[in-house]
Amino acid sequence: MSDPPIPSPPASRDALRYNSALAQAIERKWQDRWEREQTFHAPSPGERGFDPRKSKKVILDMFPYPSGVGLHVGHPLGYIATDVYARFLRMAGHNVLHPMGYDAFGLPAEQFAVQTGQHPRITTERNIATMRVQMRRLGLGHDPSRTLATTDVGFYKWTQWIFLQIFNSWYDAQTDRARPIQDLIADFESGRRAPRYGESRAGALERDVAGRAWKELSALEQRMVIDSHRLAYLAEVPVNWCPALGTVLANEEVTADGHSERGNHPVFKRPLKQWMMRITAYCDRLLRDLEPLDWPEPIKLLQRNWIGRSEGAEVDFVAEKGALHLPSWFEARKRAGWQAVKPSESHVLRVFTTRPDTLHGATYMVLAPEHLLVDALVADEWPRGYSGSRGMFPGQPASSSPRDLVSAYRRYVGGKSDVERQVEVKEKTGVFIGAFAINPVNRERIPIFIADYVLMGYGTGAIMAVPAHDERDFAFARQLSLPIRTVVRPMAGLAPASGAQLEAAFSGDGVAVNSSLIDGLPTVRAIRKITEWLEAEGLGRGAVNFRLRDWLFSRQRYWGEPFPIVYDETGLPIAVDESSLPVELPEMTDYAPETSDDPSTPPRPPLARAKDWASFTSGGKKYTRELNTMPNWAGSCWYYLRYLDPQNSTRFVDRDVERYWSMAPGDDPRSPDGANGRLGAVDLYVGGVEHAVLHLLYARFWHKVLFDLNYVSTPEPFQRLFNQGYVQAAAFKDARGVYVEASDVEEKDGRFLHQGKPVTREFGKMGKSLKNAVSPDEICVEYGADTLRLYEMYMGPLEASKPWNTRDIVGVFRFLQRFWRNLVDEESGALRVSAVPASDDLRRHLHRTIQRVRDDMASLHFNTAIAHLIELNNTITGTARVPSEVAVAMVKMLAPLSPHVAEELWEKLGNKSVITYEPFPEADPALLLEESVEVPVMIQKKVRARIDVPAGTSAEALERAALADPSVKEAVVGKKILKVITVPGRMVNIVLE
RNA sequence: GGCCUAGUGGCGAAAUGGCAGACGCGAGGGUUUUAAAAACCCUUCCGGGUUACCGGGUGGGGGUUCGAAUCCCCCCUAGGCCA
Repeated sequence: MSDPPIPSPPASRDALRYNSALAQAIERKWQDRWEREQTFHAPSPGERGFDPRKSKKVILDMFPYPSGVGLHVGHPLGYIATDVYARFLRMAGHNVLHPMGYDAFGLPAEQFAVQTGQHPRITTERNIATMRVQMRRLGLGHDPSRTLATTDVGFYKWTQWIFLQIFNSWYDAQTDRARPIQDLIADFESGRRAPRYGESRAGALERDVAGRAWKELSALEQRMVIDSHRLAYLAEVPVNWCPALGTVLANEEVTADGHSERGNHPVFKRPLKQWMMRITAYCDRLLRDLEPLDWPEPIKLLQRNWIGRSEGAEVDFVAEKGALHLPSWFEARKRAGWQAVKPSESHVLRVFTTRPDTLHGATYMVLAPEHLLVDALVADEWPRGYSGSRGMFPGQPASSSPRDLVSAYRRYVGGKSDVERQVEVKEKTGVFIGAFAINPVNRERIPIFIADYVLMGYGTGAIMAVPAHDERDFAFARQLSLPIRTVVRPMAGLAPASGAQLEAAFSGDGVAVNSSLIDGLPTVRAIRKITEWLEAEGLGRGAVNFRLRDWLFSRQRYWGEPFPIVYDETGLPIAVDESSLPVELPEMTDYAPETSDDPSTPPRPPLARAKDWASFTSGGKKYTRELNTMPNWAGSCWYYLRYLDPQNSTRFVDRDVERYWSMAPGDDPRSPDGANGRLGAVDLYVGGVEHAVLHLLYARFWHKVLFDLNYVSTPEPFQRLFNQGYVQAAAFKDARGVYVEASDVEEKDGRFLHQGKPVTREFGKMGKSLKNAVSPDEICVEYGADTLRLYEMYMGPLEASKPWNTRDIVGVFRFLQRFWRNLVDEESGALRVSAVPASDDLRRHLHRTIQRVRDDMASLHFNTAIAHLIELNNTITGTARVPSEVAVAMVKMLAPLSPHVAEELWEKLGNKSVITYEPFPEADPALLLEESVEVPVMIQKKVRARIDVPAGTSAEALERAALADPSVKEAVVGKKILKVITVPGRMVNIVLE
């Protein structure tokens, strides 16, 4: 590659002026040289150039999805910030890993392929190439040998390999970690562990395995027991099924009114057999390990809320059914004790409650309409003697049997999404199913309802309703005139109102009343006592519930990682042998999933049509492949590990290489005190707050599994997380309320005009939808990449969202011009730097600046670092000759921010090697101390004088000096001084009467 | 409805318990030039005053403190997350 020609000098005296053309020429020159010399390659241990004395830093961005429309100036904000920081750390002597990759599987590429008939791999690769060019143009110092895309076969081979490790693991609650499934099988075989099903099993079984020895189980039963313990498992779960798109959708892809975000098609809740990841096994550890991480507190809070730990109790309610003899049932329970596994009895309803102390106030029960036991419990006819409400919902049939009413209600609810069901509506709906349950604490007979305000996805899908102490239960009870019984009196309150007079539910803590054995106890103690009682009776136990559900891990799409799973004639999953990885996506010409208007159509993923691929024969047996693909979170769960060792064809990452880049020397997270408080491998991870929950939770989960299985050294992936703000921009709407192209809007006398017509202005996130995107390429053409980088860092604090204002860019451009002009003669190109020493004042200013810039860079405060550089640059402006000690330090300080122009000036200063690895300037502490300081003297909150005192003046001396000042004397004359507060070096405050 | 984050000149912002507005944009004035551009210099929170200086001022109200943009409580507004 050859250097681009520098434009021939115009016949003006500004021949070598730092203008757009010169900036671009300089930028091309250095980008080529960095590429040629592999300047940013960070060597791993064992590689040539590896220096064991340097400490490692891993500085990453959340990798982008390579979209077809290219970048706008909002995208690179975080990339520039990590690049500046990485460059600073290199100069500060660290071995810095700073790569970039592409999260390239996903729906947009697939839909584009469906529309154009072009293979998604082609468009994906084209988009990646475009983004690479854009990023190179910004001077981002990524290590090109460490790039990757999740769609690379050499990458997704290892995504599949990790899936197999998860599939071949189970969670051992005793040791609180994942272990190889072989260990569990060995335990079963040796009899150390009695065989039982895990909490998830795919289908209904004829016989339970409880009480039978491992050897007595059929081979099929053994496989099903094992499968039910795996961390990746198949389960029949209610999912968002969109027949028109032919795929299931994640909750966040469904709108509030139950339609698909894409295309606005109806979405139905439907049980389907899907791959699940047992992330819930890690709830406690995901919570605990969050604490020591260096993450923004609001993000930690979001994750905590998402995991949603709550303490309370699980309680079993028994339903009246047929000839069941209740006293014997309670008797049997008391003997047998609590059954940890969900009871298989179809007349036992398990609920979770955070307030077991209110059990005596439970006057009815509510099940989710889709609760599995509803069909078994619903009565054939209305019970005699029941005069209460049968329910209420729009379109309710006038008279019908309980069974008909239940189906009518289910039809009514079926069209609503979860979000809709929980939105506060005035009218609650639900129906009585004609059956009763027994309240275990007082043996009272209470009616069972189904209602849409109870969701299957939370807790057990059934609740005990305590209308006096829960707002939603209260609203429902009022609606249907159900009994309300107060069982908690507010601590400070009067006697509780009786049911009918109660105006609102009281959900706070208080003192138990009307509750026999816990009467008079404050809430916390009441909960403890009733829980002990439940345990003694075998009816309940203290329990922890999490809001987090297991992770739905399959999608009916083409453009994703195929599962390394096949099925034999039993229909049970079998792992593909590791030696047969990768399982490659078959070539197809039609990528669209089969769609339909009928919600009962079974999902048929596109891979089903790749007939030659989907089934095969091996060893005389027929096998079929898993036809679903992984969701696009899969690759992003571990890509940061692949950067460490991207070419490795025998392991997902080499053990020693992983250890070097993950841990500071001396760390050992596996020993209790060896981690130095550090749990995470990546030193800085920068990305948008929109990934605060899902991506970061899923990646933490995978990393912990890999840690448990001893494949990685740290229990957490990301030690420090930083969320950059959004770049906003003005957007304009015309009279119809339609957005118009922001670049075509003119401002005139404070009004905004588009093609002569007035438009209204608003501010929003930059992007295509608001028609306010600005391309980085435009800015590079007009000012150069160094100016763009500087502007983006100068706009404001990195974490803040701030409006883009093209007009302001000229400010930092002028700074670079002045910087250049201070060092280079614009007519001759000769240096204006001389060997003369700097004046004392200038030298002090320089060292003060060095100190501030260093501190600001280390804390990611690039905006103020730039301000300090501008200030210093302004003070040397106009000097005939710049002392070289100042010039050299300034160029080095500029290098992380505007690296091309810094490299060029560095070369002009006579250096042959790049500035990239030059040591960052260090301030001389002796020069940071001022000889004298000006201290304000405040009297009655007003600054009345300023006194000059030597640096380091003591509090006493400062007070004497202040009181001796003429204007202070004048101000205090005739008044009594109550108090004098002195802060040495900062201020004096005199308080008068 | 709950939680989180923010609110400072005409604009982007600085100051995170100690002199409010560093630095940049914009605006006004000047030097230079035949002229323009560019460059350089000065002014620029608001009100009063020629200056010195005086008074007010960080969304609103209250509080803690010798001292609050900064910490606490209530309210308003905007954005985000969850319901």
